[in-house]
Amino acid sequence: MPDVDGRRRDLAAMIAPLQRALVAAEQPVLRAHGLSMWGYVVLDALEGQPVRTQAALAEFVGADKSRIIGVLDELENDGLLERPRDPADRRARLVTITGEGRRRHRAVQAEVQRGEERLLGLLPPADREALLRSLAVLADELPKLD
Amino acid sequence: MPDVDGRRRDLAAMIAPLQRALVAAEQPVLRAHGLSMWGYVVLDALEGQPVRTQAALAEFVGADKSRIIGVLDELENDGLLERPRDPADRRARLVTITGEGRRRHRAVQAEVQRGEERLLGLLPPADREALLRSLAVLADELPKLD
DNA sequence: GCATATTGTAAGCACATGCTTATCAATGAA
DNA sequence: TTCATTGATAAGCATGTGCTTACAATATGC
Repeated sequence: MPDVDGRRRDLAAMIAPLQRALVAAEQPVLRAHGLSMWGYVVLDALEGQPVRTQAALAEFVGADKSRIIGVLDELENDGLLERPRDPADRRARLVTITGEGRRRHRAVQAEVQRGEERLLGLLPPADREALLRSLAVLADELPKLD
Repeated sequence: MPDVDGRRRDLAAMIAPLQRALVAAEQPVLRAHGLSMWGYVVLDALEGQPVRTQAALAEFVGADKSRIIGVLDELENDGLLERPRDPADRRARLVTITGEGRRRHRAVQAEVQRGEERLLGLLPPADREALLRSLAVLADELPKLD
């Protein structure tokens, strides 16, 4: 139901502090596993859809294509991904997560989500599931707007 | 329910793009009303709790106390808030929103929320309410953790 | 009265970000 | 072949942010 006076808080006003807290909680986990925030985001994207061109990958994770290169360099250096030339179009590089990358990503994700449970545990189970479901819908539908 | 394979996406991974989209959508509205993002956040905070010291206000909105001063200067210049000295402790300033500030804030908020409806409209009503309720709970409980 | 702490303010540093431009190799169309 | 386009990369610039230091005015404890 809407608030009694018909007004509610902005979505952004509620999401912003939540986002800050989640990022702050992730930081030590990432550091412990030797990953940067962007590195983790990239691995996360690569586990989903298969391969992509680097520009598309950058746009997908919401980063600038000129700034994602350093991230890929590091991940490649650590053996977490490979990016051979695409034989079909040798300008492009086929960014692929490695087995080690997948392992690292899952380890971090498991630990991150264990942390998030502290928050989600505050909600009644039905609301918790509705929240996760709704966020997934919104995140998926966003690109289709405009 | 959790995903079929027992894993789900990170909260942060779903929230981040949502946050980006919301901020992008707010930008033109704020510009049209002559408010900066931080200015709007400050007015939003002042409409809730009554008065506060500037440092507490800064922490509350998640900004640095040394960086919020310019924001307050601008808002005061535009007549949206006042900050007289606290007679009880003349070091502190009692930051107070003015009537004009309240009007401006509500006008912007109404327009922002009308924009957010485009997103919320994608959800079934029950999920929509559960989402808003859950976010409000999480945002409120955050400070109490740790 | 004096030393210490606190509030608001200013200034600076290191760093991340968004955006732009330039370069090079490879592609594809005229 | 020639030319415009595309993908990856590097470099630069303006801006925003977190954090630190410094300082003046005021409060407070001894």
